[in-house]
Amino acid sequence: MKYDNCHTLQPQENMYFSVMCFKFTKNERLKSKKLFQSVFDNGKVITAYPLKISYLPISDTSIHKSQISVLVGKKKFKSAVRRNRVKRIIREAYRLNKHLIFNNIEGKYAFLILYIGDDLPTVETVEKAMVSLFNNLITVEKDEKADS
RNA sequence: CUUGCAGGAUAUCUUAUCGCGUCUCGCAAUAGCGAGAUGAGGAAAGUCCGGACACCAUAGCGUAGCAUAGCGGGUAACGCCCGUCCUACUGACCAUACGUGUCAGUAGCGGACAAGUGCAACAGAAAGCAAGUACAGGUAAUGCUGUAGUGAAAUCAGGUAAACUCUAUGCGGUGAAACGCCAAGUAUAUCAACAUUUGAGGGUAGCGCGCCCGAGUUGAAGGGUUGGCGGAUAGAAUGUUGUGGCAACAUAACAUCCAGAUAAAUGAUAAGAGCCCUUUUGGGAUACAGAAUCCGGCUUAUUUCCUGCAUAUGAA
Repeated sequence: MKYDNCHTLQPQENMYFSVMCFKFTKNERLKSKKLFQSVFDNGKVITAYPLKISYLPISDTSIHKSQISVLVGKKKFKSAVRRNRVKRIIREAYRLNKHLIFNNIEGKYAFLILYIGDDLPTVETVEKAMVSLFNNLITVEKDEKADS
């Protein structure tokens, strides 16, 4: 993993060395309808209320980064303002915590993050859920790689 | 004091850090990076009207359907806006003039019942198809005639069109997922039916006529794609001043450039200022709501303040 263009921060207390990149550009969004559908149909699912993530490794070489898409049901939040708000909170949580994954696992993934709660979330709850989600994901993936 | 309606203003701001879309410049070359600029609303909403624009054939004729409805004006256009008349209601005013007067406000789907059809509570014998009370007159006889009585209206008319209908005017359809182009890819393959100027089939998405295209079309069973660019943001644009007009609005000059995404940017955190409450420490609140081709309206949601009008309740 190279992050030549990102800021290199000083190591935190209990991390050996971490490269933090907080950027979240257009190329990190899941746009291909095909990929979206395949993740939706075949992805592995991990839940940490109020979030649910479904993911697949990307094999396509023309995609250079892990891609993510956030889904918030129109039935849960009728108002477009609230839907936007939830999406933005989730994206922000992903942006600030994605280094947890990419400093621990090799490879590219396509993620779908669904919001399954009923109420407008706070930033803290979403961030907590995101962190636990990522920790679960890392352990699952490491186990699988060890098996193979 | 509360609520409603109408009109006007308003819809917190600053800094720092981490980020996002677009544009420009520079450096790099296809995992880009850096700097600068810029980035949601008064309703962006509902999608209810009217246009621009695009395609459908050139957008025709008849019929159906829909919309509008005093008069005049504004506008690209409208079902919108302005003015005005009428009708109804409310308030104020009063001179040698208390008049169905003048002024102000509010409301009104405000054409036609001189063609046809329908409808009508209560009262009444009767509001049409069947009848008739009292008194008077008249006849061979009879509601045959008059008056009274009921009612807004009584034997022949009236009311009602937010009843059908008629009249006048307007409306072709679809809707940016329109439409134009580029790239990539597959099957120029198989079977069946109909047809090639004696015309299969298709278009004009209410129907008919007319018109036009036309050499392939339809079905079965399969194969491939579902990317990119344009449309697309300088306009019936915004602001200021002047001129014309009662006004809606028009026009001239000057100035300005003000989102352009596409699984869809406009966010997060912290501090401070402002607002509200509190003696202070401090605490609290921040509505409705998110551009999606673009404009003009209407309607609905909603924060705070101001002005006017109306309404009911409470207190004095």
